[in-house]
Amino acid sequence: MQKIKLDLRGDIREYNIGVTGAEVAGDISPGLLRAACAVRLEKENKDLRDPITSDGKLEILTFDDDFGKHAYWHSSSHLLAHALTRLYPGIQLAIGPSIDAGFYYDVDSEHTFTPDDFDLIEKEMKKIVKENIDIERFSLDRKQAEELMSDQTYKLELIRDLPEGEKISFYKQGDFTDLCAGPHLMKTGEIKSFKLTSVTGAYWRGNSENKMLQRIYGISFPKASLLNEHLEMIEEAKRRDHRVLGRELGLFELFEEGPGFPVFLPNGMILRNNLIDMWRIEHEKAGYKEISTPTILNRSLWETSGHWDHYRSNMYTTVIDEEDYAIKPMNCPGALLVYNKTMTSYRDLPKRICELGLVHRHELSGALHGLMRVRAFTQDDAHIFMTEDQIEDEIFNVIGLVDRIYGYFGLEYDLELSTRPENFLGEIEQWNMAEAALENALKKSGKKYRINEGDGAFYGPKIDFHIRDSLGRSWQCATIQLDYQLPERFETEYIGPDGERHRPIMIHRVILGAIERFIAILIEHFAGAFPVWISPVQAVVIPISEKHREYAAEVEKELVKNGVRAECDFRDEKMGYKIRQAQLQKVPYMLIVGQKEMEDGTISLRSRKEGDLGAEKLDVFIENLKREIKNKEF
RNA sequence: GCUACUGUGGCUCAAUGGCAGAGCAGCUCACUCGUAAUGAGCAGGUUGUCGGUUCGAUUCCGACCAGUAGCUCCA
Repeated sequence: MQKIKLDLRGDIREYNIGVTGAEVAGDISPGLLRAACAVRLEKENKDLRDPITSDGKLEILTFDDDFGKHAYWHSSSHLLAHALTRLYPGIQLAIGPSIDAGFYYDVDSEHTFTPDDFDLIEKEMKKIVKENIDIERFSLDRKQAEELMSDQTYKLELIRDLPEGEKISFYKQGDFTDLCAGPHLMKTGEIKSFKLTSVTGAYWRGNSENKMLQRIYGISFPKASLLNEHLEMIEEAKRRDHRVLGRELGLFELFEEGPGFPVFLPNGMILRNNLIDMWRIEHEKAGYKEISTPTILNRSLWETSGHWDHYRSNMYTTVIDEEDYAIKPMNCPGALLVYNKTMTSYRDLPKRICELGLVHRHELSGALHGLMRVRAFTQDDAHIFMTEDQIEDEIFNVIGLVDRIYGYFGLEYDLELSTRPENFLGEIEQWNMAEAALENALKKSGKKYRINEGDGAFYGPKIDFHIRDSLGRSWQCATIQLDYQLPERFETEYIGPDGERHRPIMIHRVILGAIERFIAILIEHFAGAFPVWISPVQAVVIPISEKHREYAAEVEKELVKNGVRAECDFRDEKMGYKIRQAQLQKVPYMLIVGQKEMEDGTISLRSRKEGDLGAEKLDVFIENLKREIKNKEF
């Protein structure tokens, strides 16, 4: 028998050729076998049942590994399907993969599933776990496969799409068999802790022309504590829902009268304006000139830009004096009009034009979501016109600006570079040059980044920033897109050192993305407890009784004089009540004033974070607060 | 837009084919208070809209509107 040598975390062991990952794991320890989800041989992920035929480094993957999780959740989805076939005979199974967090199974059934069914299904799943059935793999040729799946119409369709002549793999656990490429765990008993989370509609093969199936989602973990942690995280996310906090804190409102058109309330405006003030200062420092272009522009402009042909279904249009007009869904055409109005010398480049542009887009009604997905929003847009050899520096500068602005909120982010797609426009050399410039800028920034091959826009490559919030969720906000097409369409030019006309390159970029969405992210990131510099109310003065009203008013006046957004709570309520109200409103500082404070000229300071901080001189507090605001501490 | 679900005072929720109820918030009065809810009282609703069934509909049915989850979309 031929032998192979496997490196197991430095421990070199010899096995017969064709040994499986499961056998190796079992050889190391029964515990490891139970925890094993998959294996990785020299960076290649494998099922535990795959024969290993060459020497190399072998990792036994558990739930802690992403690929291990994938196998774990994949088996969980089979567990769900197994239970469903037991409970609902005749159910048609479509697909059941693992996803980023958990798994789902798409089914077609006469029974309409609701969360009320979950109990019953989970009970059946638990039974199957308890039975601890072996999960076995086998392969069939196409004809046998079709026979086996003859009563499963979706599976038959999948089988027919598989390449001719290839062996088709199946996984079987007891009385349940599913067409599946794997990988899977070895026994149903390894799925320790699970929960079905939701049921929704989903199109067969993700195509809206096809039948809508029912998708049942679930999540599973090898430990009950991990499941609880996960469920708690979901609960925390619910508590931070910006739609709820937005109303409670008086930030914004959505009315039935304007679905997707948010209304900003006074507190929301304070937040928004502070954000914008910061944005303006940063942009001025970074050499941008601000403009404002109209919301409504005529059809011919949108024909020139290409939006009339390519973006029409998302645009609101109107007729003025019998001429077609469109409400802008993007700001670039306006910026191009401004650029083209004057003759530009190469000495004037790069030209950085920024605009807080209110755009309208007709998003599908089902896609609307609080401030995250709206039909009217303000982009913190900018367009930079430059020569090819300025690309790298300009991109580098934008990355720096994003880094600086996100830093004010303690937001971490991931970078992605998206390169030439298949349906690209323009010259390949141009693309290669541009991609190299973007990548150089990224390298120069010293930030880590990921490359998304072929994910760029047809008009140019781009860099996306994905914010990670305090709950570890990811949001795409800033994006930098290179564009060779619009300058072409608008015949944009500058005069070069040679006295000839040349075409500049343009970049579109946003940093916050949409102000509305960014505010939603901030609300959830901070759970409504904003950094002091953007808090709608920065300090509330709480007199203990009526006798201290006058002093409280003096304190408030002093705060306001120093530029602090302060209020007095004069209501005839107990101090505890007022403190509670201020805490719920997430006011950063509460200044409690009573007899003692009045006599000493102090305030009793309470922070929303740390609670009672004791007495402090008013001027000391004001100086500290001013510093905190100025430094944008959080 | 599609599928499923939901729609009762400002908010959270209860009830019912037969006079729609509570807590919080609001308003009024009393209390003048030391670090997360003082007490009492008052007011607030054509039960999302329109139509149908019925002696009677907020409840049952239909359409529409809006929302929720997901799908799709996001050059």
